[in-house]
Amino acid sequence: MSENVDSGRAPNIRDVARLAGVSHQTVSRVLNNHPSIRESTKQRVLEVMSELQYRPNRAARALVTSHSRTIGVLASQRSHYGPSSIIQSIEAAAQDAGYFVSTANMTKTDEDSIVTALDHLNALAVEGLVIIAPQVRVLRAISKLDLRVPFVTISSTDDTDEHAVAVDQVAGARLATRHLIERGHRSIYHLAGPQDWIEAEARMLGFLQEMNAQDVPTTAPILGDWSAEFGYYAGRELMRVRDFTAIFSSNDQMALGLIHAIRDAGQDVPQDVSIVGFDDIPEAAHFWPPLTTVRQDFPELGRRCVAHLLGTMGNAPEGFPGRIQPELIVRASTGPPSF
Amino acid sequence: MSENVDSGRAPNIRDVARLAGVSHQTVSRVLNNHPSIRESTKQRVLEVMSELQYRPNRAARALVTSHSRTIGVLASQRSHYGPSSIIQSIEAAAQDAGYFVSTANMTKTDEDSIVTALDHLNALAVEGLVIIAPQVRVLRAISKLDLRVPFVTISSTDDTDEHAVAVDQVAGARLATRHLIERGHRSIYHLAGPQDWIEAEARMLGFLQEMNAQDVPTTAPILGDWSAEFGYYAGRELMRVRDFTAIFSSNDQMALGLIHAIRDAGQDVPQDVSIVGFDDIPEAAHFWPPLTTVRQDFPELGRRCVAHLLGTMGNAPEGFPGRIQPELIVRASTGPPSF
DNA sequence: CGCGCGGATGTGACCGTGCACATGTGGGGA
DNA sequence: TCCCCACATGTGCACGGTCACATCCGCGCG
Repeated sequence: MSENVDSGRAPNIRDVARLAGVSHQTVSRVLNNHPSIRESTKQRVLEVMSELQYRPNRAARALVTSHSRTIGVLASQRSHYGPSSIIQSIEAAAQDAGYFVSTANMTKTDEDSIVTALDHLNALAVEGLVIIAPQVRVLRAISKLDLRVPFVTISSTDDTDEHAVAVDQVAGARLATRHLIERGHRSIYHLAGPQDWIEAEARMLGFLQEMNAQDVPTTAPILGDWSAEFGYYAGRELMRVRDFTAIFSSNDQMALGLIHAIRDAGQDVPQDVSIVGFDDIPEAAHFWPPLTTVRQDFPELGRRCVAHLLGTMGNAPEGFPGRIQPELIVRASTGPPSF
Repeated sequence: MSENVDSGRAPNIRDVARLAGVSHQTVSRVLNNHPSIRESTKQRVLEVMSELQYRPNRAARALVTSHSRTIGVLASQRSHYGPSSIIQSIEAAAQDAGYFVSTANMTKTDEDSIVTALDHLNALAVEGLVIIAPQVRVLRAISKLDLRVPFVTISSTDDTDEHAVAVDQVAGARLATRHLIERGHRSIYHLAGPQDWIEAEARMLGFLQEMNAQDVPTTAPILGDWSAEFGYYAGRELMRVRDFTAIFSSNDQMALGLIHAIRDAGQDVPQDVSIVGFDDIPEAAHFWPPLTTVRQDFPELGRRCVAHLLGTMGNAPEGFPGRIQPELIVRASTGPPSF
């Protein structure tokens, strides 16, 4: 109806070939800049192409080659700061390498959603896959489905996983916890993320490891949902008991909620309670007080991820990708040493 | 090399047909659930399909039908709260309607990046396009390129734009400004977003309109970059002069930076300065003090957007999509009326 | 009993591109 | 002069679906 296509349908290589007086294969060679094409022929073909506003049909190309120069990203919760930052850096890195990126979001984390999302990417004939799967069960479901393409996961439960590119969450959590212990705190709570999130589990593990290593009695972690809202309500409950001097929150948003609750209870940070977060979201430096937190280098993560994936794809195995070390950013939400 | 495909290649409809003892066309009919297929035949075919783990090849399908059941989203700055929320709700709405979503991100906003991103989507044979183009120049570049597919833009400079689905930014800014004026403020600054962002411009316009309407002398808006960091530095400068009692910030992040700077200067919110933000990010309720701000209904925006687009695509024009009215959320960062 | 009709299924062409192979052409060495 | 080879280009088919059309079969009706 409302199609304003000139000749009823988009031009194809044969149309170009006809007008340029060559065969369709020659046009194809120009497209894939094959070496043995005479310069004059190439120019003529290119001219006709731009004249017709020719655009190669990628469906056809993908059909015949099973190649698409596309990397798929399987993500969930892409509106969170972490995932979206990673996706952004993956896109940048992939673009530099001449690849397209298509993302598929999982609204839920059941196997059906995973399969649907993978189908979506599969249908695009992606050549490689980056799986940003913060939930344990997603990772497990994926390892069951045997993927036909090389893939890389971000974050893993398993240290020996050759597919994993990750930030060392355990080390980050230990940094945060040690910082609190060094400042003299002995009653420290941990506000963790949802139980089935890999990051949440790793941070919890790091917390417990460090507490044990330093012989500080541990408390049971509180399981949250990453939201500031949850941090606030958890903080309200905690302030009723008031048997702690510091809290290590598994992300910055929940830390914000905690601070809110502490102030609502008439106390202050860091005078009465010290708080450490995780992620170093851009806002963390401007919380009141500015938040001590653990920074993850997301851009680096994205870059390594794409590099590792392309390595795997290009039959040039990069070996073990290693882990990125996070960094403790000390700000005012943890006071000066109290001893 | 490392392909662990069972039989060398993925099964196709002919493989399914052979095993089910029918023709490939019958398989195709089952796929598209054509009415005149005997139930027993259908079941047999479906069984073989799941046995072979058959998945239709979308490239092939797109090639022959020129249909892809895919909606493209052209976005920039997708890591920002607004765009990412919108994308998420678009995905949900599209999925409900049986459509896939592919997003293309523009790292820069020059015409080249736009064309590259559009090519990407075009190559996927998208049937419709949602353009989340917060910058004026992007919108302008796009209106020059004549797209071959129906499209919808989010936010526009032009009230009569039939392609636009948008939140009424001007009305939102007026709400915020009026709120400050009603509380007795007469010296109000506006910390705006970057000049070429449509939202920034609209909010600035709303601010100026309301100030004029209420006969309050206006000050020149300060042009920011949306970041908390900028808000902080702008706040530091402003606190040197200290000739105001309220600031309307064009987003919540900059508002956070402002609050930080005000406290650094030894003053407080809302006692000395009232602050209003824009967006109502999930954290805004837990800022200290909780932030008065303007809420945009992103989920609704995404839904309407998809509905309007599908309407356009399905030859069932929906008429003028209208604007979504934002809502003022009053919290503690603006004190009680001072008169 | 023959005819027509509609449901169920099969046959072959086609979408736009890339690949394997064939063909043509010109130049250099024996 | 002839042959061989490298370069430049052309020919036909394959990819995996869908579409238009053909075919087959059983049933109801005149």
